Amino acid sequence: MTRKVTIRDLAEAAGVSVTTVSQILNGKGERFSIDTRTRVHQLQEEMGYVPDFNARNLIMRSAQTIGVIVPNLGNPFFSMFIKGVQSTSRDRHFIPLIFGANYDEDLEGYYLQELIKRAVDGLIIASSSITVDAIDNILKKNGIPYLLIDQNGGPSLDSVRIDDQRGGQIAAEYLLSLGHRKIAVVMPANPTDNLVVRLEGFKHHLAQAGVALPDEAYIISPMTKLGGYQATAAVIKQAPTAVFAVNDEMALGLIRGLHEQGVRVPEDISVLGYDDIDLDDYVVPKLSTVHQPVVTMGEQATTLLINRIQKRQLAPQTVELPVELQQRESTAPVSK
Amino acid sequence: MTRKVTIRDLAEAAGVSVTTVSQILNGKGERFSIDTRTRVHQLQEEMGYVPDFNARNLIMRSAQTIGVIVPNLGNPFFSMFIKGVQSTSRDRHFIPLIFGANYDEDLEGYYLQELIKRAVDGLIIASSSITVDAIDNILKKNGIPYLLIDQNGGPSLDSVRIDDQRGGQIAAEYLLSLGHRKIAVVMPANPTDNLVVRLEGFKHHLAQAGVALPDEAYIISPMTKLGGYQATAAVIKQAPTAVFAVNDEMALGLIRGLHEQGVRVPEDISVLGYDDIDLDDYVVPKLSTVHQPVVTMGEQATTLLINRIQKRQLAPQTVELPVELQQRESTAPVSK
DNA sequence: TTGTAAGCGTTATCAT
DNA sequence: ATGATAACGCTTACAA
Repeated sequence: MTRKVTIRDLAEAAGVSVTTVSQILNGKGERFSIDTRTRVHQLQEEMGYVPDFNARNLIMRSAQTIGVIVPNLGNPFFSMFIKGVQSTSRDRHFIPLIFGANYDEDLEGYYLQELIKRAVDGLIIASSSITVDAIDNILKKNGIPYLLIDQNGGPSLDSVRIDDQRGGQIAAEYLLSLGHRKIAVVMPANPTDNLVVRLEGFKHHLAQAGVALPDEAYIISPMTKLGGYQATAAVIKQAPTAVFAVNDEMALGLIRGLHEQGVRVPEDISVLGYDDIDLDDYVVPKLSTVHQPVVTMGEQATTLLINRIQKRQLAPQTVELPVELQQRESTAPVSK
Repeated sequence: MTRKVTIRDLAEAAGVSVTTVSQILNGKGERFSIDTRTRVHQLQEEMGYVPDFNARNLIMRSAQTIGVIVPNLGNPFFSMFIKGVQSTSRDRHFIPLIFGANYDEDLEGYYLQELIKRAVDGLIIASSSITVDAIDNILKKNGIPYLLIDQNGGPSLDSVRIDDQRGGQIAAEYLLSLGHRKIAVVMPANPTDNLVVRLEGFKHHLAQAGVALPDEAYIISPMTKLGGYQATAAVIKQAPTAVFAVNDEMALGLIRGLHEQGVRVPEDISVLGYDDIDLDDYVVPKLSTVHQPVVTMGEQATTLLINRIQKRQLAPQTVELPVELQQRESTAPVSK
């Protein structure tokens, strides 16, 4: 491997100054003769010149990079989110640095620090446990634009808003319409803001129909397949005719658990999820759920963030995204 | 947001030179008085000084960064792989830049270029379609260390080796032991190297037992859940008593397809997967499969790569990782 | 139409 | 025990 070719080498070879090369290669070369322009471009190809990233960033004070922290890359919900982030980043010539924090607060802190050290231009944080403190201290202090997902109440300037209230309502009305009146909820111990409003919406619309949701109806378990599975016994103990799991992963785990206990879904118990991950169509029974447009969420989040990076003065931006019922096989009318 | 504090500000505040500060902060400050040392450290805290990443990299010619390209972040197999990569990267104080290329050759090329532009110190490529050409041209030319996954035959110096031959053998012997003699295989159109040896192993051990695998027994479909699902009709047409899917995702899709057609798994047809993703335990029936230690693969790949980055002269390194049968519910003795 | 030179923030060499 | 000073490779006023 030979030494890397620098802009100076290229300039020398072309018999011009580095300024000339720099300008031309950065699309600001109208003022140079067409002759030198082509010569420079040709030599670039031949010599395989690539601008040194660090040198360039040093002077431009930007690496065209955003940081993304999600709780769990293994959850298809987040891998779809990432998909949206990656495609928009590509369009905007940014690169996302992606980290899965495994629902671990220390890990989140570590990655947050690391991303800031690396001078990312902005951040998307879809992570439960990053404290508003950390955000205020670290991000605001550094003046780094950021955007919070799953934290509607958060303090970030811009936001992509999912109407979780409405999502809860949809879930409630659907279950109600099937005749369910004894309903359980499966949720995590420390729900993020979006979850609490989702659940509020759910509870509220149930109440309107005269259906109560007592404390025992809330079953606490981690938001993973395993968490859902582990909630099985508690669910059975409640003997509901339907259960609303706050995300699909839990719903899937629960369905498996129910199956093992000989409880039929949906004949004995209906199970309704939330998110609409790709898996829903492949399990038996297919999972009914509330659809979130997660790829779009990733795209919009990225768009908003990059807009802000490029124009700090922009008025706060918000985009609202709809949720909708996705009816499949895990829910059915209550049997008398 | 105030201007970023530089090493010069810190030096000034401490009443010393930048050299002093730099040395002390980089752990090379034994020669300075304990007094100045503590003063510098204290001021760093107070002023919140963080070295500028780009400036530092410019002179050190390394960003402590590796690039990782996988075909599909949505496949839990790869998200587990990433998990391994991230944890080892963390231990070694590297940051992985992760991209999912959606099985798209153009995308892979784009990301490869981008990663090289960004001067990553090394690359892990777990991607099917990156041509050996591209690798030779781009990576070798730039002298960037890299490591190929799923391409055992590839030209990379170091490698983490999974004994796919043995994996195929395990699958064959297991199916044979259950009495199966009419067997189909579900595989993609352009199998990576590891897949072809896996399949060779499978075929070979079947043949040893006198069981043939004619051309029609190979059913071609994309390596996704949908791909497996779409293979359903072709599988049924073959009327095998068992099918071996080259990865779990396909197996899952196929099981769903079979279910819809009223074919019972495993009673009518046994389905054996490959990979052992977390989902296997949650579907009905639980998926029998050949386990790959994928988190370890990610960890080892990262270890080898970083070793090489730090010591270019190292002798070629190889680590061998075992596969083993993971028997669950989707396979059963052939029924007469 | 082109070039000179300053400067980005850091580390490293070599004096003192 | 400490500091000048020269890089690193690039962009960009400002001159010519």
